[in-house]
Amino acid sequence: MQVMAPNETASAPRTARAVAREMLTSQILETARAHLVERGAGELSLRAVARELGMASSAVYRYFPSRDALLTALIIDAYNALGEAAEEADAAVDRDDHLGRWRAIGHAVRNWAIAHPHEYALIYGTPVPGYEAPQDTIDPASRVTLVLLRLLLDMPARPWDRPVPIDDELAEQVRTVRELSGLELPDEQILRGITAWVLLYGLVNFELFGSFKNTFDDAGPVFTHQLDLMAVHMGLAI
Amino acid sequence: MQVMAPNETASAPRTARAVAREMLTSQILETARAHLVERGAGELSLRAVARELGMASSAVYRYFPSRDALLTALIIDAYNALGEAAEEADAAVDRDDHLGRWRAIGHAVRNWAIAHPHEYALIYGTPVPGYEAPQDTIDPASRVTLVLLRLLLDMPARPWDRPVPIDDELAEQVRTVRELSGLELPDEQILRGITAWVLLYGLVNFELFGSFKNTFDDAGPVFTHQLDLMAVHMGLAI
DNA sequence: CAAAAGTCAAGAGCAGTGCTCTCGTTTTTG
DNA sequence: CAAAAACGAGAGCACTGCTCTTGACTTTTG
Repeated sequence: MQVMAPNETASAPRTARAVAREMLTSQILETARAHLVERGAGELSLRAVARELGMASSAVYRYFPSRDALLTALIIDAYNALGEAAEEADAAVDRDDHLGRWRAIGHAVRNWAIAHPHEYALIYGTPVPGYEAPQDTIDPASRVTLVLLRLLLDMPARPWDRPVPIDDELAEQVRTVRELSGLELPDEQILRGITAWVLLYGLVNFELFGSFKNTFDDAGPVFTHQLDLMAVHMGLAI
Repeated sequence: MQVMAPNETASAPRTARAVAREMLTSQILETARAHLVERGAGELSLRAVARELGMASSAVYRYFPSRDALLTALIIDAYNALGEAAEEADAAVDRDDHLGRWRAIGHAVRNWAIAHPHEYALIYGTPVPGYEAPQDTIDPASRVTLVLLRLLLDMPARPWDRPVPIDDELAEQVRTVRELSGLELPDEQILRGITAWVLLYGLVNFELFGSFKNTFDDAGPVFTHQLDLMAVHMGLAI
């Protein structure tokens, strides 16, 4: 896929075999992604991928130890693609236009999900049967969340008219969020940001997984409206 | 399961074979549900169910034409069970205690989902591969939604301080919701109810599907808090 | 530079899946 | 009571993930 400069680093031997391995690995990943895109995660078959590449199914196991390993690679890619979409949408708007940034991020997430439904389902749908998310996935998974938290940090903090009490255990968990993100945000703002975050994915889930059928078949208008309701909820002026 | 009075209706012949058929059908369903509960929808195997019942796998096809048909039956059951849980929780609270009703419904949905994660995933997670929800599922699917809409109807309508505009297409869709439910609710209230509805399931999804990992591992406190935020959002006093 | 070590693709095979078809048997119906 | 319908079982097809062995190739080492 990408051209490698010769002798870039001494640490990479770059033997003929290593080059071939890297190439085949990405070819397998590419083919698997294509299958995922058109048929979904449940239908992704190692044998079918191998068949399309003209190799024996057993050979694929030299590159990915199991079907789950292949899925994990695709999951990481999906998180990164979605995260990148959100980051780019945010970056394209004036830093001070907080409402515009929130709308841009929200629509970027929705549009990406609509364009890549199976990949979205892979990361935000039902977890695959005995699959346990490995550590490699948590960093890419938090990219979108971080975009939202940074937006929250840029927003002016508001005194909320009807304060909802925060008990000790919740305060402790919110503190964890603050520390993990490294952003100094008041509890109330984090919790209202979580409302917006959860609602955003809730809307996309409902639209993609069919809960809006027969009522909001085109979920665009209600999505836009709910995004604005959340903007108010977070203290932004419409 | 239920005892049938003799000669209850003339329309049901009640031949020995019909009785046996009904019994085996519910036995298959019961066994399938047990498998679903402990292993999840993706692992549900017709052959395994047949094996446990001591019958040939091909015989099961006399009762359910396909694996999807079996799943559909389980889906309907799940919708009804969740709907019933929500209805009972709502009914147990004073009609005028709107905040209490909302909290009760929310926690009922969450508790049911936690107690039946695989069944919840079956109805609110990624749809199974080429599965198209048949008409039979839409009625049971709307039970929880109806509980919420009825609560909304009992709540006093509020003038919202920061009105968010509603465009024509959205107004049209909201009108559809009003007509389908038969409840005379103002647009603003329906739309804020939808926020609460979507957030409720968004929270449960995040908790069950792993998005709260490493931050809100016990999602109870944040769930309760978000429920109250939504109560304020809908115009209820905390 | 040749031998040892490591790597790889392929094939066969295992245990499992959904589903179809046929073949006797049993039950219901006309 | 005979024809028709319903039924259970078994074999079989095409598919799955995955393992193990075999033989060929490449890289490293002595």
